Amino acid sequence: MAVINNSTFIDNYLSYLLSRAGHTVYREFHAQVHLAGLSSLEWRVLATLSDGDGLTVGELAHEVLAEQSTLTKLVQRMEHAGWVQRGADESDARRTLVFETTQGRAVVSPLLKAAKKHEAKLLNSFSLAEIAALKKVLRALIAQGEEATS
Amino acid sequence: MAVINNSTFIDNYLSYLLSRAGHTVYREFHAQVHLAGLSSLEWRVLATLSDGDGLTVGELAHEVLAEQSTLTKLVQRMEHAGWVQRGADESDARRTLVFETTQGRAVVSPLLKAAKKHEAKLLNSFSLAEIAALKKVLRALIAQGEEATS
DNA sequence: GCATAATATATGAAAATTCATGTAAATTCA
DNA sequence: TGAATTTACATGAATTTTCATATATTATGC
Repeated sequence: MAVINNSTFIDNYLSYLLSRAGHTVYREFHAQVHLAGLSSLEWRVLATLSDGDGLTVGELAHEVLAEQSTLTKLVQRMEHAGWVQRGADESDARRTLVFETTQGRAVVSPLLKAAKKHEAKLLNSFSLAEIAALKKVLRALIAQGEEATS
Repeated sequence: MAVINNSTFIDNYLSYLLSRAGHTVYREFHAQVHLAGLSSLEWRVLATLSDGDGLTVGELAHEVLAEQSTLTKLVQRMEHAGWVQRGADESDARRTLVFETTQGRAVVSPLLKAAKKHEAKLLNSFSLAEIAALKKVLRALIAQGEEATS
């Protein structure tokens, strides 16, 4: 079984460590997402919209770390499934706004609860200070990266 | 422009923060990978093999955070491209071992240097202690997750 | 106000990924 | 040992994603 080995490049490379940590942590939760009938990206979309919908397709793509054309098509499929609804933006006819339907909320709601539970379990071997420090650094890295790419 | 907003669920959810940080950090580097003619997954494969090759398809899939069948096909394409070579495992005929070719090393070598440089730049606003603490927590999360999934 | 540029999404074709399953080899254990 | 199980990889069909580009709308500069 190949495991983390910090004497080598890749396992010490921040970009990889972050992705791997995200992936590993998510993998434990994925089974629940899958059981709910959602793909990983669909889960992210619905979780994001639960925090406030009416995002444009482009904003949503950015939030869920996907390409615009991927989202255009995913949103269309999700609209057929009844989880989201698309609407026009009165002030800019180029935009398509995405809203979560009642049905979408119903699907994602138990997952949001489960996600909170999963995170709590995951972090219970860390101190509050460690968790706060971790999240702070992650946010700083994200902010720095967003700035660099804009 | 939608930005991190820590009053909501998703932007405070560790799994998402990790993935987003990984994604954001990588995005800055992606242009260089693309210029070298590699996809993101190909870059990960070659970077991983540079740290020691002769991994099985399954081990490699695990290391690069991809599915086995994705790797089977990717390795075949990369073999055609001349970047890797597949070989048999004498002690277990089910396995396919993957090796990096000289050509593969030549392609990835400048990227490895660039990645180190990118990481240094990325981290230069953080203290050594912060960086060490971050990597330590990431490794702990990964180890914990690997254990849970095994 | 009009031409030009920029922005936002959609779309078609090509490529990559996934899912389910097939095949073959190794392991288990009765 | 040998039947049953598990493991490792490969494969075909279906799905999803990506790339390049089209279309429509808005913003900008003259």
